[in-house]
Amino acid sequence: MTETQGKILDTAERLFADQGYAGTSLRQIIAAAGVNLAAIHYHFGSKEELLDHLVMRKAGPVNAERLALLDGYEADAGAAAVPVEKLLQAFLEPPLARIKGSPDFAKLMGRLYGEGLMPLIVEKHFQPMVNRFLAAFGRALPGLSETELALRLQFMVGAMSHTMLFALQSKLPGYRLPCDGALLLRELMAFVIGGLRAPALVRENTEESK
Amino acid sequence: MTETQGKILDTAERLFADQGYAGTSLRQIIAAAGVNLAAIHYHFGSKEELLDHLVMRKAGPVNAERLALLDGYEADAGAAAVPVEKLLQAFLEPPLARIKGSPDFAKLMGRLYGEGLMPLIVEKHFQPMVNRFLAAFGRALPGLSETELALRLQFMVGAMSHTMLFALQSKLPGYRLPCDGALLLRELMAFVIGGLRAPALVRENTEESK
DNA sequence: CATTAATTCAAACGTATGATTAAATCAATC
DNA sequence: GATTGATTTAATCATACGTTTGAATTAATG
Repeated sequence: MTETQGKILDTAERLFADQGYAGTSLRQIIAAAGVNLAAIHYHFGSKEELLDHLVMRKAGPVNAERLALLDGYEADAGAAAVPVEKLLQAFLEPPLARIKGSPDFAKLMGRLYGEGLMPLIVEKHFQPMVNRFLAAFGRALPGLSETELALRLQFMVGAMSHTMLFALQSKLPGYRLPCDGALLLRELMAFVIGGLRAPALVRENTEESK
Repeated sequence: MTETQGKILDTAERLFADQGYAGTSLRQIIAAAGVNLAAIHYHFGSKEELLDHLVMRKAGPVNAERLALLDGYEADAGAAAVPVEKLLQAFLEPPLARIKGSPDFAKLMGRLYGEGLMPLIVEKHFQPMVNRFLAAFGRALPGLSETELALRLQFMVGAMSHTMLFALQSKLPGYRLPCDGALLLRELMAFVIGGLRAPALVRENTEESK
């Protein structure tokens, strides 16, 4: 990792987070980073590959941390299902913790959801982690049908990504959220637990219903 | 509203929803709409003003509907606070109902949040509606501090916008959500009610605490 | 020190962007 | 049916885009 590579990655992270991927040009990046335009292609190949490097540099550790926590909780639980609280802790804490130290990265993750780039990235790099959590949440919430579970986890991801996008930047009166990352995590977890634990609305038919 | 204006608005809505605002060029729009490039500037002035027209054409009625429902519920409640369920119904039902008839518009709304353009639009056009609901939610949930309420409403908006973005387009295995709009609304409301009703985590100090 | 590889540089590639112009076409009114 | 205003058209503006090139520079190796 040369100094140039680092400057490019850090600057691109900040600008992508602030302006989005499509809304940020390579020339903006090299101007802010103080490097030559060709350096991006020399070190990373293309704008798209730059984004890939960017995401994986920090999302990789986030996902590894998630899976390590999940491993630990599943070992603790033995044959029983891991409780929802622990699953949420394992899934939400690693990314939320980045808000403090790497606010730009946190914002970028939120932004990528909104730009529709996240599904591609998830497909490329996150799929095993996603599948593990899907199965674990299914076991923890046996009262929910597959559809209902997928929906509610979608709501959770929405609350999380939106929060990562706006937690530190929201300029809107009434939307300013003056609170530290720890409180943010606890609030988000309380909210999502309440939502996931809400009574099922449809009769479950994942098993045979005579 | 000429035919050309309508074709431009409809096409731009679809392309902005699919590719984002920054990711869509005016030439893509005029090619798909079968109109001349200058027509956009003649009728709307600029790309940004086109987006404004686009949003207001359909978001205007959505917000009017929200406020009408809120008016009705507040009249019913008299001096008492409107219950959270009714507030959520008033806030979530009008946009969610658009998923069926105007899926592109629903997706666009979700997209604008992710592109960070929503705060600007809200500031310009939605502020009175937002303020009314903020006050009403505050009355309905007196146990939450101002910060906690703002946070949880942020979670709600995140769950809503993310759902509008991905409800109909998600291609990811495990994320496909085969359900109709009515179920979607009921599920989202159940989830959000559960989240908003979760016990407060911080001692409220909005009033004097001796 | 000479050689070689890795990196940086300025310049240009071709294409695309949002915006503008003035002429051409259309629609309505007198 | 000529005139006026509204709309559409093709062409072009200046600028910006992601990418590529080949020479200049630096760093490392023998």
